[in-house]
Amino acid sequence: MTAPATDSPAPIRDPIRMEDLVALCRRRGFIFQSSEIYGGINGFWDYGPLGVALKRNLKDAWWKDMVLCPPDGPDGEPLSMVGVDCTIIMNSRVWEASGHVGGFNDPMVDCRESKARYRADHLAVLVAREDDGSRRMMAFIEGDDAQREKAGKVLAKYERAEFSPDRYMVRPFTSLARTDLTRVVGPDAKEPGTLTEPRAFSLMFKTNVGALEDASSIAYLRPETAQGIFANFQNVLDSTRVRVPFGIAQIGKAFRNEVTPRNFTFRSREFEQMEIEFFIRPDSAGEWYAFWRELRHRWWRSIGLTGANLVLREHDRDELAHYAKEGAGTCDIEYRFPFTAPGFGELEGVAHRSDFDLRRHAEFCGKGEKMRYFDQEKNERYFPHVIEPSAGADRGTLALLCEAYTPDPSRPSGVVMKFHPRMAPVKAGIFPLVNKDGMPEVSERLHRELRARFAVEHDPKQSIGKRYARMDEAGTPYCFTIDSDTLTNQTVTVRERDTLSQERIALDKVGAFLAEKIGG
RNA sequence: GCGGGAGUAGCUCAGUGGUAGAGCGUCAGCCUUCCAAGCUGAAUGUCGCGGGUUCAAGUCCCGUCUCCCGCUCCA
Repeated sequence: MTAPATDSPAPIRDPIRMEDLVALCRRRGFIFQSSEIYGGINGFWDYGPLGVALKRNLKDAWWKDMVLCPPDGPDGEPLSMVGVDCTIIMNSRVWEASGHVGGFNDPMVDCRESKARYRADHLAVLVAREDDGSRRMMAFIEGDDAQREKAGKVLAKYERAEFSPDRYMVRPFTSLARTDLTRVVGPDAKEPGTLTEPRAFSLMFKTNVGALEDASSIAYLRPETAQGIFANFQNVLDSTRVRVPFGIAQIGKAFRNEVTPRNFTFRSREFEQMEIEFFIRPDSAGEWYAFWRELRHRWWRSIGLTGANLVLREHDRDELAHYAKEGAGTCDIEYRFPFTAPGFGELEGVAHRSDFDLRRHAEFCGKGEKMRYFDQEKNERYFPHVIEPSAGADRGTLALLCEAYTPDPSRPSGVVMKFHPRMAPVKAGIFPLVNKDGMPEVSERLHRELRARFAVEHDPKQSIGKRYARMDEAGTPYCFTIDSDTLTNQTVTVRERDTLSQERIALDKVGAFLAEKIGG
């Protein structure tokens, strides 16, 4: 990480208007709607020339800071990290092992009151035989006799009658009409009408491998990159010299058929993740969880999210995922997006996933206990636990855009994108003050020299003010301008984006100046 | 998924059932010695898409897609 993280809280400014940011992103080529000429497609976005540069800077910084050159771990040793790049389509068994197929392919019913979720085909209701369409119904989980009995008692009490089985009948929940839902009391609820209709939660994109479309050819686009890492755990152990504790990192696309894509790129159906599975001894989960939590929080600050818009939020126990119920904890690193303000939206989750995934794969692939890791030092076998920092590359890019967007009525452009120099898509603009008198020749030469090391743009046309304004909207931190003095004393002016200040530096020191300011 | 709003040039928008418009931006030329200056010119439109009504639809009606806002949802 090049820039030190600061802890000084910045004041919370008024949220920017999202439509203004979206308009700028389109106008300047950061982000376009996918398939726009055909009317678009909901939940898919393309990155334009500036956007791809910004996102690539984010991913490159992550890879460099987490994989190539991470800081020392809590034990004082250099972190052991390696990378992989796995396929998007994997053997379907992977998703059975991970729990993505099965639990979420069947129609599910949610309870608004208790927040519980039930498989619709596992629910039944108790209702009076002489139901006239207005009697209360009690839902219970089929096969759970205790709950069924309790439902009967509650119902009888409600109707101020003695419970007798022949006065009531059991109907499958799935046989109920939509209009009946308002009088159904959920298994864990007190009030009627809190259950939703059965809904299919098949949030994975389905496809077929091979030309034949039959049941055996069904495959899924991965909903997370993590499983590719788990599935290759043994391969990495066997082919490298890493030993616990170590991490495997991956950047790649993932796909979720979101119910409601919203808020620009925030909830896209195709998105890119930057994930680490860090494998540890089970008894060290606490310290590694704390380590990653702090490291990841610090990292986001180091690339420009320095203000009060970035927070670290520990999850409550009841919102934990199925794989993290017991463990050191789960937290989100969240950003106050304009569309979530005053609330926050998730940028990254850091979770203690326990040994859930490795165990499940060991079980499903049939190798079982043989897949346990052998710890030479301790002379014992175990399934390593996992701390997973899982960040959204698109959400991160969006946060950088939101953070950078700074309206400034005093400038010609009206807005300036104040990217951290390391993230800026274009590091410097190179201009001849006027496009004649030997200036363009000098600026072209400088451009040729710098472009080998930095993302720079040469722009000789139109008025100088117009060119500065364009660079403000692109978020370019520096502009170097060749004027008539350059021809006599070999100096150029440096125009600084955020302060609008100008100073003269030697023409042959421009590369060193940039290297010092932005690294590289 | 529900309710509300919007969609006309790259952007912001005007457009009364009767020839498709403006400003800005973009591009070219001239001019211009530091912040979208000026002058001249140019390019850019399936009026979101599909039906319908009409002699005639950007305009009225129906459907649909996309975006925005509020709920709902988010393994």
